[in-house]
Amino acid sequence: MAISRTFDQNQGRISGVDELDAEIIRLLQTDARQSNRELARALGVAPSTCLERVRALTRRGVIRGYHAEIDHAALNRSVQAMVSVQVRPLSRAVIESFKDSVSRLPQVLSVFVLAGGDDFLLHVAVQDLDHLHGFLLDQLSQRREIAGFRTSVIFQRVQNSVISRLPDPA
Amino acid sequence: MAISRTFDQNQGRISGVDELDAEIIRLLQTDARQSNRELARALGVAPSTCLERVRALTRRGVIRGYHAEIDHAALNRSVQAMVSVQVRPLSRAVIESFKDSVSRLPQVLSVFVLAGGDDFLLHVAVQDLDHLHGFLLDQLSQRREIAGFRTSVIFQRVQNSVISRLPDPA
DNA sequence: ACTGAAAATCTACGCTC
DNA sequence: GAGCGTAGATTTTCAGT
Repeated sequence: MAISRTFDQNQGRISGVDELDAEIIRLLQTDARQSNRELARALGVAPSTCLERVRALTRRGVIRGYHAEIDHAALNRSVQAMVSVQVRPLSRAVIESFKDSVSRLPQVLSVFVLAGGDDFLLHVAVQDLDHLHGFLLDQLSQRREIAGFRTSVIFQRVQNSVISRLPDPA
Repeated sequence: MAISRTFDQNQGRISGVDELDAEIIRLLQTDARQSNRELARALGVAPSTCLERVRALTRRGVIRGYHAEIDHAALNRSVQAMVSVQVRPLSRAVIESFKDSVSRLPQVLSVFVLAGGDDFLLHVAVQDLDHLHGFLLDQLSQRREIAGFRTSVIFQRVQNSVISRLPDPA
């Protein structure tokens, strides 16, 4: 079905996401907890139609989940930072093991594996500057595989809460 | 009410988030679309209790929203990169205007305002490497206020989907 | 993709502790 | 004030078309 959808039903789009799907995706990124009924009304279709669309999107892996966004201060995380890290030797084994172990640290929100000058970028969120310092000293400085790291405190973040579909590369 | 909660009812926590709240937060980060009934059952409380807790958390701003997580490939965004940017002069006016205008670009997922060597970090997601190149040339290179930028392609990202509460700084 | 009806859920309110 | 149970309103879900 996902294959046959590629050509029909899709206002000229190559991927299996038509305009109705795109609108569902947009609305659920904005508010994942609105009822299927509200969703259907906003789209101008019957609730059963909407439900089936959402289920199909989930089945196809387009919708990967629904997550509550929580105020960081309430989680005792008022200070955020980006830490760029170089590791040595730059082998698959070292990269995998470093990635796995730092991604399990509670202070770490995200680990990015990068191409270029730095090998990793860690997005961390901690209680305060003291704990940031402590994290760097206790969790990073001691690792033998780290050749160097550089920390930038984050003053502010602007996030695009709704990610739109970009035009096809063609 | 939020103030009186500070001392009673909070197993020694300073913030107004007790253990039940913390568990609600954890469960809603994992799956924001589960029914209030499921939530209540997982917590071992009545649905009406659970509903009131969730509403209170929302009212207090602890829960900021609910968002669907969408597969980037389905949005035509197979290539991600981090772009660190320096701007000059480093004035409030330049920072604010740069931040506002780049955060509106559809390719930009997040803008971080940083302390330290770099002034901004842009998290971008585009169709392919050609479009990344195009974005850099068309949207960044032309800006007068940019003193320099450096791009790192993201090979991989590991994200902590549930952010836990850290111990109080005290 | 819609309609309709049964099952499940939501949620306001009065109650107890 | 926090949590609970109930009941009426709403929503979900799935035939059948």
